[in-house]
Amino acid sequence: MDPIGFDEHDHAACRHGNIAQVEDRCRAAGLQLTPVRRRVLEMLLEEHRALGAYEILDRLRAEGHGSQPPVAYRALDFLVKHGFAHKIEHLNAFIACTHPGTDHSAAFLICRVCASVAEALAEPAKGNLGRAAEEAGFLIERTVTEAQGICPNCQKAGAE
Amino acid sequence: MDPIGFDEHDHAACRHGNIAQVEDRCRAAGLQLTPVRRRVLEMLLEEHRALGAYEILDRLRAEGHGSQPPVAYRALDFLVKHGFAHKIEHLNAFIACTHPGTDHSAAFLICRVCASVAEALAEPAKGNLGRAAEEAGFLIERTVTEAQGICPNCQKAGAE
DNA sequence: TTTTCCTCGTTATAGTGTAACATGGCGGCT
DNA sequence: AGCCGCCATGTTACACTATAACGAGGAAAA
Repeated sequence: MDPIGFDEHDHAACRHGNIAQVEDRCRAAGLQLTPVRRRVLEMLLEEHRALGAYEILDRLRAEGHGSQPPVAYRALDFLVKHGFAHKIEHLNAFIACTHPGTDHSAAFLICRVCASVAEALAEPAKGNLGRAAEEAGFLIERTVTEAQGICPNCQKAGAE
Repeated sequence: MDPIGFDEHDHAACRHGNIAQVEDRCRAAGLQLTPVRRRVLEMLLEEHRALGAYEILDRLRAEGHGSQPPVAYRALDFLVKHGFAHKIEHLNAFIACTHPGTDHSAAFLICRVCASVAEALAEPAKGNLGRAAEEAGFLIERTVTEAQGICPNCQKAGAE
């Protein structure tokens, strides 16, 4: 619905707006957006691309934070758990949520050439899947959709 | 649409039918369903549950096949590449396709308690996601949907 | 027969993720 | 003030997942 990520846009505003929204949500929910967590979120927001946990970790280390995997994973877990970031399972990588204010099921468009990722709002459990789940008596709690393909920029860039 | 996996059913027939379909497809396409590949497919068919590559590997080893990871991964790659199996990204595990005869986009219902998995046919790229992709100029090649929740059996078994 | 392609097997290593334990800050309680 | 419980950070060590690179053998094409 609003696939940011393949278009030029005011990225500084995009980042700051996102951080502000997350701050609000944290205040409202009594969550601590600590320095490490905040930095990780900022890193994710710096590019509309999924970052691996160890890529995050390298940057944390360079900034004088902890240098061991759990440091990165814990911050990422926090962000994912509260809906401020998403894990792209297909890439084993993480990306900032583009609408952290809302409760939503996520769907992603993943470019297999440049690895950029766009998030679209998806209605959860509609269509065949929802019907199949209902028939089977399966209780859906969370749905993730990942579409792989080629983004407009890479289509222009090269054939194939 | 046809969520096998949570119901009792004639599992022996289910397996043999599947194997037969895969054999046909291989013959038609000039693919080699070698002993290793065939055994791996059979292992996946033995349970309606996703198996990890190393779980597969252990069984191959026990049967006298190669005991190193590439042996399992290559067989799994073959099966996935030709649509005879799917990878469940959320579990880093693999499952036999329940309708190997057809070209399809897959959607899965994954029980977070017992890890059983049911496959449903999903219309690819419909709804919001397809619209978002079209608007953005993104070319979708493959879509995977993974829904997590609780299967009917585990709902009955325990509350929570 | 020789070449080519594919499959299987190996060794070694890279990449991803967690368990378990110690420290230190901060708020509430006595 | 001093104690306590909670939570976040940090550590070491390890488990799990996946791939690169090389070699042997077999079957089909040249």
